[in-house]
Amino acid sequence: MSRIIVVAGPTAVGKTKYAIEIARRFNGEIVSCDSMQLYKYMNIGSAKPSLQEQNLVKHYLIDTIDPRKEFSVAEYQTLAKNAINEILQKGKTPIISGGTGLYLNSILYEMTFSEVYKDNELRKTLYSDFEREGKDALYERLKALDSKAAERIHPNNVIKVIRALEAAIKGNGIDDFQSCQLKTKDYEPILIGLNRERSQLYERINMRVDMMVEEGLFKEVQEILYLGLKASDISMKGIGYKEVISYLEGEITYEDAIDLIKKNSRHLAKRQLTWFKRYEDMKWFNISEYQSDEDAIEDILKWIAKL
RNA sequence: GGCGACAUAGCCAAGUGGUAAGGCAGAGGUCUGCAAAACCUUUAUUCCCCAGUUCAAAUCUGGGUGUCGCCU
Repeated sequence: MSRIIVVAGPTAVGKTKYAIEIARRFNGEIVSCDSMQLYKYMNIGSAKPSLQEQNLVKHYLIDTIDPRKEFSVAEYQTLAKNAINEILQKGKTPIISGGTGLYLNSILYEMTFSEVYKDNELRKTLYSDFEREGKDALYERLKALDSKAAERIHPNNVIKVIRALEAAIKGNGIDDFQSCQLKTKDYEPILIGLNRERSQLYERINMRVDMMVEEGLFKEVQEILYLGLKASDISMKGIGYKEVISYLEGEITYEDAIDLIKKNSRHLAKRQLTWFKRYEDMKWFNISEYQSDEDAIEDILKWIAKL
């Protein structure tokens, strides 16, 4: 089986730097596992690796998708597996780096996405049904069509109820949760989790947001809007983008926008940690326990080399 | 110095005699085609302090302390 190395962790923990060092040491190339860095033009707000960093090691799945287009996990899965195979064929080690848990699952687990593609028309209809009849009526419909899915989905989670209904109406429903826990046999993953003391992580997040603003985040968003993107586009729901848009539309003040970006980033970090904590095989490194990044990296490299 | 208002969780607060709403922050969690999304759970044995009235006080009374506003 082919060995791949996964570097996961919350936003702003320092994944980029660590992944690059690991790649350099183990003759690797990096496959990004990040739902925002995939998009072109969204550079500052998604905290993409700089061009210098990208020159150190080849990166895949960064600047790959036009943000005006819709995207989904299923597509990510295909792209990521192709990238991994390409790297393996070169005789190099794929390093998966990122913080999007669901995307990572699509690589690590046997996630066979249901045959039912998204159907925007149907979704629109279901959504207007929801607005007219309320969420309970929608949920009752799901119970009737796919009781198993209904058991797993909270009635308030309208987006998921709609997706499950869509899959039930057009096909056999969404796949069972079980297959989500079946590890893939395609690769032999080494899972590395990066973390820091919570307060330190939050400080880093706050500082990074200030830095993004200094680097021109607001200008970047403005320019992306000139490309024809709208607040409703998926890519514009990224943290750092949606808040600036609501500032530009006069809904919140400049200061509030910045504070909101920080807050939403902290929430994201927490959700990411919750997700990654589920990986039993993940080896966690608390960077706060080391004197410096260099010390932590050295320790991680040693740990990998011993395997 | 005088007059007035206010004091409830880390923050914003509702509650004017019947046993402490809600929101934010924080913490924990869920996850199969929007995932940086969407959703769920959780947080005051006590209301600035002391005394009093009452079966019963965050709520009424008196005193103290603090904050803010106005006046001199």
